[in-house]
Amino acid sequence: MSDTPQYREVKHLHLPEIDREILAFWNENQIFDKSISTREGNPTFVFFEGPPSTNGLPGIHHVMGRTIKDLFCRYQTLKGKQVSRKGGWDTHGLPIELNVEKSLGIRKDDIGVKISVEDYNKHCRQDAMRYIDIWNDVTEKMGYWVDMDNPYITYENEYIESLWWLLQQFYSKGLLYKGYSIQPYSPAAGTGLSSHEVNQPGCYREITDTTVVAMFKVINNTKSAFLFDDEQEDLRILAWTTTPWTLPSNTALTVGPKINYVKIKTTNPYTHQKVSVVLAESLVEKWFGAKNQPSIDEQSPTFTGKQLQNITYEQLLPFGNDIEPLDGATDAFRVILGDFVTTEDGTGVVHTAPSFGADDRKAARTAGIGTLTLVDKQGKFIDTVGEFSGRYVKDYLDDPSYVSVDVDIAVRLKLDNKALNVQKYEHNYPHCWRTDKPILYYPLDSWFIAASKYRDRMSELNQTINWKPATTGEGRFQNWLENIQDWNLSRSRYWGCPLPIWRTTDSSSEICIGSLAQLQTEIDKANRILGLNQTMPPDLHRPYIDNITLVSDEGEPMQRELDLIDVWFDSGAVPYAQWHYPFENKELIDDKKGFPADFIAEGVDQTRGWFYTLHAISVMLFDSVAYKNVVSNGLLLDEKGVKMSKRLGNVVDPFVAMDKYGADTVRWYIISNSNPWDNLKFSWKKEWNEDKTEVIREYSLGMEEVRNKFLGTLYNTYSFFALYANIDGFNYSQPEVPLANRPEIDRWILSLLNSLVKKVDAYYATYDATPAARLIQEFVSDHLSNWYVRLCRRRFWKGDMGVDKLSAYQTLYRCLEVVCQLASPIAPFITDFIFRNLNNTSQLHAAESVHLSQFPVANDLAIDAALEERMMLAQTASSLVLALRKKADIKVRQPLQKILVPVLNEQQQTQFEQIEKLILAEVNVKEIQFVSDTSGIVTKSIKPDLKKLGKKLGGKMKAVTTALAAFSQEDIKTIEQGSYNFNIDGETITVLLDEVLITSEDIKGWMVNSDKGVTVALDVNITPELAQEGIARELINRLQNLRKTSNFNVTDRINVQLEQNELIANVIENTALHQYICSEVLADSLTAVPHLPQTANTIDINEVVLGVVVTVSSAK
RNA sequence: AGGCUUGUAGCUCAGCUGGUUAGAUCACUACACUGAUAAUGUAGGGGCCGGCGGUUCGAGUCCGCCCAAGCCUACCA
Repeated sequence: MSDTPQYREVKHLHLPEIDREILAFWNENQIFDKSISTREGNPTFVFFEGPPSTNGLPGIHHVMGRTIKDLFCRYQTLKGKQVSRKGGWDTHGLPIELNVEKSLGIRKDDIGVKISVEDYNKHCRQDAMRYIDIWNDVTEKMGYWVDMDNPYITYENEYIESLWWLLQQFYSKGLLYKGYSIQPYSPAAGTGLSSHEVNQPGCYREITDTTVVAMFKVINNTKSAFLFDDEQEDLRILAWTTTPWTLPSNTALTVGPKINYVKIKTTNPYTHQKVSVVLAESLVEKWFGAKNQPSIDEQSPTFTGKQLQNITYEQLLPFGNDIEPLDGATDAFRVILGDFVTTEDGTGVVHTAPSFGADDRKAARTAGIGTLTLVDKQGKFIDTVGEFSGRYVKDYLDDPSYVSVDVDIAVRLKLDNKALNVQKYEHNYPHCWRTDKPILYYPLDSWFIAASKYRDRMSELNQTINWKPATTGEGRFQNWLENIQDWNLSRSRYWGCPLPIWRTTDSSSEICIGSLAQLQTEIDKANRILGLNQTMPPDLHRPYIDNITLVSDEGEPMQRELDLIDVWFDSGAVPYAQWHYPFENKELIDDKKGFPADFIAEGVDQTRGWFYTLHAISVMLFDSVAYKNVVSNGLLLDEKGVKMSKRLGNVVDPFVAMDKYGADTVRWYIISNSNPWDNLKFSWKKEWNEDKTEVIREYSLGMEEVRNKFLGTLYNTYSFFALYANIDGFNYSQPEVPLANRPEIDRWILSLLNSLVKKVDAYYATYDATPAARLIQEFVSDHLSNWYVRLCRRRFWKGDMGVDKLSAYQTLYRCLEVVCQLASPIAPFITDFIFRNLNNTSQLHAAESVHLSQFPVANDLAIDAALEERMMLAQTASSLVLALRKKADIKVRQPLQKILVPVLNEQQQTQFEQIEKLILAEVNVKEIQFVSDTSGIVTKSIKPDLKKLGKKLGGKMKAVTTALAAFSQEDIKTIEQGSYNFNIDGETITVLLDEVLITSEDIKGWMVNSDKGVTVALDVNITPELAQEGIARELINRLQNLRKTSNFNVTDRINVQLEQNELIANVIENTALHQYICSEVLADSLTAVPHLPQTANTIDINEVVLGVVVTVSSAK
């Protein structure tokens, strides 16, 4: 034993324990802080944390998202970048409000009645941070490095102040305006609903409505003349609706410009009057000609929707109301065009009521059509709708005597010869989740950001963003941008960022506040002019902010617009508000030091959420992208591919998973299993007790595989190294053995290692972590552990520290060290554990943690493709021989004399000769013999090289392939001269040697096996000498096992006494074998004795049982 | 309804610009190997590569249509 520090050895690997130890080390030594401070002055890598909401518990999917964020930040740190990561919490939003309402047992309309806004918001503020401790805990345990000590919190005044500043920017650019939009509205509750609320489970329900095909009478003028056969013709356009109550408010009919329409002459089934009607050609059959349907008396040639444009018609249900202007337009009762029109159902003509449909309103706007809003906010007709005045359009009051207004309108239309068809229709319709009543779509005033004005610029800048996967950016996000609508910011709620706009009651004056200082000035001004005594509210939320009255230039009081803003604005403003920009940290944004982000990551469901709001704000206000690279990850599903939900009990608790397998295992499993953007079926089984009330066991086969195959193997490789390096006192203080002086196998694994560094670096750099993880895993498990270490074992424990042994240590050391660096972004714990154990002894790195080291640089000179190919050959050949041994039922421990390898040329032979020793050692054979075809015992086979021949021959391929398959050995000899002429259908085709593939398949009279172009034959004769040697090796194996089970030290020398037996007598009396055995098992003596005590161990060699006593030798 | 993604062995995934008999892991069975191993080797079973059509000498791969699952968006009248 030497005096050098020892590599640490841990008997049984327990990953969660390593986690704890490394976490403690990180904390004590502030490794995270150092990973930033040691990069001071280097180029920065900017990362934004998408804030999670802490009012729910963290799930395993959060671990996934954060692993992705963490690993690329760690990688960039290794590459020398300075990566600061500010944490943050999302604290506003509907889920928090709903949670509070649920726990208090109240409803929205109770706010301000049963509970004050003040108290309500207090509850929200608490709820927002409800699980903050658990979140901090999961963040630490999973090894996610993000600054949790100074997070941004969206409810703080400073954050809100930044939001106000941004809003003021929009306002002063004329991009923030108040306007109407059609929104889901609940007349029963008297409130608008967010799409979130409408999409709650159970809101869409099957209901039966009265539908009407209404007939709109066409006015005969120059536009429409082509439709009329004569002046008297009664010509009508058909339009279908499921909401007849919107018919009095009709102001237009929308047709598809490319849809074909026809005119049908028929008879109205209700009035029996002759009438001509216009509808889409493909929908004629739906309404006409069949039994119980109106007849088709005559059908016109088709005309397109475009031709119908601007034809005017008589108002269907005129009650003398003035057309309300829409963007100033008051035109009405005209056919307009709309791309949204389909021929799926209805008549291919959409009855358009711009006040009650978003599409309607959009189409009407572009066509310059006005609107009619004949229903009020209580859901009843206003007083000027004739017989329908004052009637509720749906039963909003639970009135037992309620009569459907839809039915009455249908009846009226039938009587007036204005309906062609009236029937019941079942369809899905959204309902208010609070009142269970059908919602209606209604124009409500809201504050908007004019995002549509920046549609082109947003698309343009999006093309400079690197999306992972690319299709999300090019497809989903790009499409979204191209159809972007103005952003509705208004929310009529209580807990959120208040809109900083004050208005006079007549809306003649307004002010948008952009800072606390400005608010203070305005408060002072109002106090002075209005004689008030207001002070700055300590909290910018409602209700305090609502109580502030400001004053207009004209001296009129102004009140705040009561709206809150969309929480998505909170998160879209992260780049600026997290730094309290522009009130602090101005240079971060203005000098582009902390903006835009180099990298962000979030779930793909955020495409229209965070990804969009970040983009929109930065493009509109800063004419910049907000992020240069973005990874959008898919969902985590349970084992069966079902979305995880608490209700189904199929959620995986991240704490349980990490406690059981360690954070590295969870992280590695998630990254290596599938690309982040593909949905991941999370391997996790739960076994329940009989009553199904308690989980008795939960486990993950997938994670066990990761642990056993990768992390465990990596650790074992290290532990193998440590065992012998400690014995030999290897501490890397000796000079580096030059590459040229290292044996073939060392140069091989180093070649692979350097190739690996290059590939992994490239994958990380392009945000492709999954292939990087798979390559690292393959290297460790298949190449390093299973081939390099297995073949080199002896080099570590045999002999003195010569060049060969030193080379082995240095090579394995480097492999372990570099692998740890490469894998550390994904598996930060075990890699730091191993790296530090290595480095503590060798002191090769100044860095005290793998995470503070520099990413390894590949040495191109060490990469040798020919060598890598040769080693593949050795592995293949060894496999083939092992398979042959198995077939002949000869154990590997039994030495055999020789293998035969047919070679086609000298080059191939040279290649084999370089790896000869490795193969022989691996398969326990004494010699290798090469046979060339001149010996006449090698059988060859021939195949076409399809890539080359396919292009040349085309249709003649099949014939040539068949001919080649029938080739004799003689034919192959012929083509080996250079070429061969085929006669196919009387045509001569010349195939060159270059265009076929020749392999040696068989050797006459031998057991042969071949694969991947390699063929080997095995001599299976066991001579008495070989048999004896076989027994010697069996004996060695048993003695080694005894050493192990007796817990001897690896270096202990022993004395061996064997029970006398014929089987072994010859072996131990053979001087060479005797010495061989002793040197292998470190025996000072090996003797056969007639009798052994009862307590002796027994061993079994070739079914012979004999006693053995092994004792530690006192002679040292 | 539209956009996007996915569909290969019982499971989880590879399969590069079309090329010969479609691979790996896990799980199962048997036998080996082990002086690091929760490792590994050999052998075995297991596949209408979601379906149909097309292009081609040749399709898991390219094209079209369809089916299924998922996500996002949508008042489809």
